Amino acid sequence: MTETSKPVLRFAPSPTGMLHIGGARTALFNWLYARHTGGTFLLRIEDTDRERSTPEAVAAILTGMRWMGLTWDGPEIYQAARAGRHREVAEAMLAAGRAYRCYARADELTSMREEQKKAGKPMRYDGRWRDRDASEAPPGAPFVVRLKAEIQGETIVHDLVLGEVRFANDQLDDMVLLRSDGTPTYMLAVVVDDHDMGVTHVIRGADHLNNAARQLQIIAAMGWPAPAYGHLPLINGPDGQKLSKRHGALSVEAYRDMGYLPETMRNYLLRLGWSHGDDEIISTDQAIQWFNPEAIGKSAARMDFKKLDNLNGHYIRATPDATLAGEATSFLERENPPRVLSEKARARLLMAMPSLKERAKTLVELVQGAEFLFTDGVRDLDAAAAKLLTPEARAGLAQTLTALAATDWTAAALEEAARKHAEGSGLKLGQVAQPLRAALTGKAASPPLFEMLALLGREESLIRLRAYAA
RNA sequence: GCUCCCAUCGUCUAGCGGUCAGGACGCGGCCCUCUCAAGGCUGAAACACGAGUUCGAUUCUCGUUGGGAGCGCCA
Repeated sequence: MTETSKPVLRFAPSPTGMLHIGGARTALFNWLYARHTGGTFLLRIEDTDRERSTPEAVAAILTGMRWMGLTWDGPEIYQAARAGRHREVAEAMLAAGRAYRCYARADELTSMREEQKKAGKPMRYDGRWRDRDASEAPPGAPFVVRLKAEIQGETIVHDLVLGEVRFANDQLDDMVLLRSDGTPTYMLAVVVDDHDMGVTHVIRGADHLNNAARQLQIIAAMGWPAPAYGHLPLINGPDGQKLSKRHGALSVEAYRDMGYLPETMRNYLLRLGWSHGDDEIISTDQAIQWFNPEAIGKSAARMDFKKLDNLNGHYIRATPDATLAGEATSFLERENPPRVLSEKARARLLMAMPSLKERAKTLVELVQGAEFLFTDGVRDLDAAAAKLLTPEARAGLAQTLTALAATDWTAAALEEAARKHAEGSGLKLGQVAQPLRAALTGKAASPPLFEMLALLGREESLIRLRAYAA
């Protein structure tokens, strides 16, 4: 395989908002395909809509891509900067008779569509300027340039995921290529840019399937080679409805802030619509090795947060302690206001990490579960802990304390002492341990008690325990 | 309205004419256990419907129903 015959993929978001979850999946699939084949993955910012495109959105998309670990090759390409080239192509089509000037006013077309709708007819441009001579045009009137599309026959999209999709050409109208202000439309711009960038495979959302046929017409008019298309089924919200703001968690940033790991997102999004037998846990390396567009499913999938949580729990457990501690601290520092851990707190966090990470499904939970390690002193009790520390329990706690105070402050020695004490008092270990846990952590659930006592140290532990012993 | 796409447990999916329809999440039970987890075992849970084709349809064809997308001088 020569360098030039390798696939060229691209992700082409329009910068009108955050990188959302659907876009992230599209980007992921393109990226995987490029990495799988040793091809190129390009990023093109489709900012031809000057009204709605913002630099903030561009920045958000780049940040999101980087967080997801989806690295693109070469500098990102800004579509608006290529308007001159787009116009050039439109002019060439005009000259070749594959496009024509349309002088219909916007309001004229709006009422045309209204009438078509009322009459139950398909809403399409009726070609009113298609065959008129330029001399009929009102002098100096604004015009758009439209494609003189093929009317007979059909346009076939050979789709990597959907198979052969046929569109009768008489169902497609003459789309606008150049607006009356001379700027290119999306339809023209994509085709020209994909061609100029050497894009060989266009993998995008299924909402573009209809556009594929129209773009193929432009490509045919220019006599260019067509890229292969692959249209990904859309992602729906948990209720099966279209994913919208109502469901929250639209942007990848939102997922980051909810404490999900990038590797979780890659695995989850990949499995949403793609499969490799019964495999569920798929590392990014494996994904690159296995990815094939033929295995992409055809039907829309729903977001399932329970499964996301479960996967995230897996990746949290699989992350090395030091790395995870680093993630957790920077997560805290991203909070508003930022929380910065003391040296001591960091050391405790790292030491407790093996126990902590087994209990957390998200970074949020991880940090919450580690709360009692971050600061010194007597704990405030949450509801469940308060319920545990009844007057009887507090009295028992005082007795346990005396038993513990005499031992070495190691997890093993503490546990042995506690067991002995429980046995001597005719209690189960749990009855002794729960009040201890409540006083030590302020919660009814925590990592293993004796480990935590040892980790906190004799002095700090006794301060916390004595506060609730009666 | 017109064009196009889709349809297996609640959810994500495996299946590519003959399977006890498999796995995962979630849910129930049991085990382990100082709590919560993690882990192990285990249970309930699906081929939307109707016609064909075929010796035989979850699988192929058509239709119905139900979802979804598109029909802009937005992308």
